[in-house]
Parts: sequence; C-alpha cells; structure tokens
Amino acid sequence: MSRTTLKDVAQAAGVSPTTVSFVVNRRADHIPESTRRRVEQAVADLGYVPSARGRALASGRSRVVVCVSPSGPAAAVVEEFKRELSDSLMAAGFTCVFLERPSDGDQFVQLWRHIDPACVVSWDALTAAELLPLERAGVATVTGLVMGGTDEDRAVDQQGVGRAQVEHLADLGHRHIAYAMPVMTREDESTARARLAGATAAARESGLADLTVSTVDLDAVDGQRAVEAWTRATPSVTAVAAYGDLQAVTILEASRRLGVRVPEDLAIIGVDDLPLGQLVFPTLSTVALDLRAAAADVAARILAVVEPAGTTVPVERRPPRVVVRESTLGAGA
Amino acid sequence: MSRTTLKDVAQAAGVSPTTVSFVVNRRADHIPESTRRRVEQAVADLGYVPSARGRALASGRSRVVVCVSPSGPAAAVVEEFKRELSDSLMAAGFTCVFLERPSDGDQFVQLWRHIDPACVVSWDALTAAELLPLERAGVATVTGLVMGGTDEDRAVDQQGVGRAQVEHLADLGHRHIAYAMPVMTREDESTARARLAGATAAARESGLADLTVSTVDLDAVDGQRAVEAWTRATPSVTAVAAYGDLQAVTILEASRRLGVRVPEDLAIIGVDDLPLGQLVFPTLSTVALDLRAAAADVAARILAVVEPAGTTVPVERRPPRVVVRESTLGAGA
DNA sequence: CTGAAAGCGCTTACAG
DNA sequence: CTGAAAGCGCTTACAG
Repeated sequence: MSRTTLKDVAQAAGVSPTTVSFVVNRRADHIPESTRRRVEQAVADLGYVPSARGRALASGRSRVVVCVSPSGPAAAVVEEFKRELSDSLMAAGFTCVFLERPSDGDQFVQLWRHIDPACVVSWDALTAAELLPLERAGVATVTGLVMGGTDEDRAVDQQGVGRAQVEHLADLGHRHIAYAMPVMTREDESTARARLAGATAAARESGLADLTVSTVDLDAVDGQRAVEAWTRATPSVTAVAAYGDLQAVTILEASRRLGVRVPEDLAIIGVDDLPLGQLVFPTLSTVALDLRAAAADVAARILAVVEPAGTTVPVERRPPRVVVRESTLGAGA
Repeated sequence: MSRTTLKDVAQAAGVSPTTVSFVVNRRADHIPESTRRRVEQAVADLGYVPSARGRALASGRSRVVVCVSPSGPAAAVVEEFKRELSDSLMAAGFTCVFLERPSDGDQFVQLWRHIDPACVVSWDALTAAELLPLERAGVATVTGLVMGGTDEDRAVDQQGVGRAQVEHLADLGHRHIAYAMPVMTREDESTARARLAGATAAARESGLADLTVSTVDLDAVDGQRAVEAWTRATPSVTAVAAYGDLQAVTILEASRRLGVRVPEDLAIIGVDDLPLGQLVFPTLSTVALDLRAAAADVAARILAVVEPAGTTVPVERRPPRVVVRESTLGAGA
C-alpha cells in the first residue's frame, strides 16, 4: 500500500484536490465550515501527511534552514545556541537542521544537493568556492556570525569578551596580564584574534603594560611551561585572561602542580562559563556569552533574508557578562 | 534571472533533457563520449545545479538522513559520533543532518514536514506518537541506538561500560564500591540504568559487596555530601565508579576540598574520556567509548534499511576501553 | 464557494 | 544512440 496523497484525501472527502490543499494550508477563509470539516475528517482518517517534496517543488519555496554545525571546544555552550536557533525558526514555520562539516573538505559543496534549503547559516565565513553553488541554486546565506567575517556580521561581540576579561583584572589591580591563546583550528582562529584584539585594546586604555601573549595547548605539560614563564618574568605576570575555560583550567591545574597559588600569585579568568568552572578548585572566574540572545538575533537575520515581507524584530546584542568566582577574587568567607 | 534548469542545459547542449539527465546522473554508459562532453561543457558553462526537489519528487527517493541530535553532557564525545556518521553516510551518497529536539516537545512531530528524509535516526527511543507520522510518510527509522530500546539495538554496549569500571576497580583490590548516578534527564536515564546494571553484575560476579548507589548532582556541595557518606560508611567505600567524567570530576574536587586523598582513600573512575580528565589533578581514570566505531555501525544499519539492495558490511562492536590514570592508580614516578 | 488545468524540475520506462 | 511523454505530489492563478 502506497503513500496517501492529496488526491486520496480529495476523493475520500468528495471534493477537489484544490479544496483539500486550501484546507490543509490553512488558507481556508473562503471555505465553508462544513466542507472544511469533511476535509479535516478525511485527513485524519487517512493519516494524510503532505509531501515535502511536492510542496517544495510546487511552491518554489523551501522551509528549511541549514546551519553548518559550529565546532570548537565549548560544545556545551554551542548546544544552547542551536536549541534557541531551532526554536526561533520553528516559531516562524521553518525547520532548522545542522550539518557537520565533512572531514574531507572538498565534499562540502556537495551537501546541498540533497537538502535544498532556503538559507545556509554558518558561524564562520564560507569560502568563495563554497558560496558559489549556493548562490547558483538561489540559496540565501548568513555567514561569519561568530567567527570570520567582519565585526559587524558577528552575533557575538568577541572583542568585548577580551575587553571584559582585561577590565575585570585591571579593576582588581593587576598591571601585568598575560593572554592565553589556544592552539588554533580553522574554527576559532578569527575568534581568538578578535578576543585578543579586544583584550589588547582594553589593556592599552587602562594604561596597563602590554599583554604577554602565550599559546597554551590543552595538556598539563604545556600549561606548566606557560605558568613558569609568567611567574619567572620580571616583572612577573599576576593575572591571565584565557581564550576559553579549557585553557583556563589547564593553567589552573598547572599552577596547582607548580605550587603557584590562585588567585594570590596568579589570577585566572576564562570564557564560556562551562559547568566545569564550578567544579574545579578554586572555582573559575569566566565570561559568559549570551548565546541565546545571539541565536535569536541570528534567527531574525535569517528570516529577514528568506522572508523579506516578514516583520523583523531587531534584537539588541547583549554585552558579555563577567562571572566572578574564586580564581580571580579568592575563596569567600 | 531565474535558476538554471535541466531544460536550459539541454538547449545549450543541443540535446534533450533526457540525455542531460543521464549524463548528470552518471548513467551515461550508452552515451557517446562526444555528446557527454558537450553536455558537461554546458553544465559547467551555465553553472547548473540540479534541483533536489525535482529530483526527489521524480525519483521517489530521498537522499537525506535526519539524526535527532544526541544531547547529554558529553558533548565533546558526541561530536565524534556525528562526524563519523556524516562521513560514512556521505560516502554512500547520503547527506546526514542533525535536528535539535525542540524545547516544546509537542512540535517535534511537525519537523518532518519540511525535511522529507529517507530515514530518521535517534539515540533514544522515539515515542509511538512520534513514530506514527514517520511511518505514514514512509520514512524508515533507526532508533534506540544508545539509550532506550533493547540492549541489542544499542550501538554502544552500555552495560559493558559499567562492567569495565567495576572490573578495573576490583582488579585493584577494592571490595566496597559505590556507583555515582547522574541526576536523570530523559536522555540519559536508560543509559544510566544500563551502566548501573553492568556494574552491579560485575560486582556480583567478582564476589564484591553490593554496590552503594548514590546520585551525584554536578555541584560542589552535592559532591561533598556524597563523598562524606562514602567515607563515613562502615566498612567505608574505597572506590567509586561514576556515570560520567563530569560526575567523576565533581567527586574528585569534592574529595580534595574534604581532604580525602585520591586514589589512596578513594579511587575514582569516570566514563567518556573527556579532555578535562587529563587536566585535573590527579588525572582521571575513565572508560573510553569508541563512538567512531559505533557511528560506523549505525551508518551500516541505516544503509541496510534505506538501500536494502546495498551490500552491508557488518561492523563488530568494539568493547569499551579502560583508560588508567592517576585517580585509580596513583601518581606515577 | 469550488474545481479543471497548468506547471514546479526532474526521472524513467518506452518507442524509435 | 536519442527523445517525446507521462508522471512524481503539490500550489495557485483563473474561470466558473
């Protein structure tokens, strides 16, 4: 037994396919109550589910948004973004779906062949080669949201993140601050640069010494190397702003192993507000990004592109928020 | 200027749409080299990208697999699964896409309307209400892979995980072992139960005392409560198998705050092998799941369902692997 | 208020 | 070797 179609429903309800289509699509203003009910009954009886393919082909519009899955270490934070983006788009009648960037980068461009989205969204900027087939297929794009792209494209104020870290440390009286950069992947390179730029600017504006910039890999040995360098320097670094919470925890644990007290000898602040930050000792100060707000912002931008008619509610970008814990302030009580 | 279609290409190449279709779909065995080249030239010149809609409608088959995004704390581990699943399916000519379960659960069933997948995949078991519309739309399903479902459905041997933990601890001489359950969400309830069941069975088989089962929330206070209870018990618990690395780290940090030495007073082993485990002090013993293998297994199962003709290479399920670090063995050297 | 008809872009027997 | 034609399941002017 094959799939139930519009025609089947029409036959069962004793009306034309046209009428069924109107009822199913809630464009039934001009259909009398009685007819509508007959149709709805038939739909229910037959368990009719409209074909997305037929609909997409006939209407010429897609109701799917593809988001290239943001990667990077802060997966827990990203989850929140995805959820909010999905919910916002769903409320507008779109389905949002996430795509992993294939390990074989060349195949990336092939992926749209099957999906047929109204819009492709990406945290980082897509290359021209990646963009071209999309353009040709008439797919809208919203890219460079968080990484890459211009600073205005970004839904998250990355510079503000670095700035917030340094300002917090400066407020606590630190004059010699280090910035811990991550080992870069394509994904977070531009993010790291933007955060560092913000941190650097804040240091200058606060009249601090130039930042000591170090790269910290996520392992104990590398952490210890960095901490030793900072504490040995003259004058010594007394605080470090880390690219993310994972770098911060690496530094925090390295300090413990080296007998460097946190925050007395070295204050540490991360970014992301991972749950982890509340588990370690001392607990980790950090900067929380409001990715829910960012996602709502992005959703609004997407809808503006795919539904130019729709009323777009502008979303203001909320500034990053410093979460103060023991690693900068010391144990309370 | 509107989108380039098959017809445009046919016109440009001076052949029929039929011929173009054959060439584009690599079914061109019987098309002479010269014609094929003319067509390929036209495709390139016009930048033709076939319409997924038209193709899906005409062929009656979808090349899209939707995977309901696995959630849970171990996001970093899940990433690996997703990547592998995507790659495997891509190699078979399918596009794999991930869907967030909406916060408003009722809307979940609506999501297929726009996507039109060949198969829906889910880590946990879907409810009957969720399954029904899929069935009606002729969409294959592969569910209960990791959570829910029967033990045979599972791509990951969850019982084996708990078993591996307890066997490792028993080998080290521990006789009184606790199991730290997570605060349950829908996602990991059945996983937790399966792991506990495996742990319990292993304890029995090894002739150990019954496991002390405690729930540990991810915060310092709850961790300390649990650690105190274990150390105060008579005879005291000397080792704990935690549901996941996050629970394990919570316990580890709580121990430190209480002055309970790890592993001398309390040995700890987690699950997931999160990067975090190598940063904390002492470093965390854990059980690593081979999610790449699991994903390959799942991909094979999916292909068997959507392409019954295809040759399915059976994938053997690799057993969980214990990663021994300081939290059970003590600091080396 | 309702339906016949054209068309969305493709695939695929089938006939030449 | 190649193409005319039907059809996939729907939407949407348009005419009644």
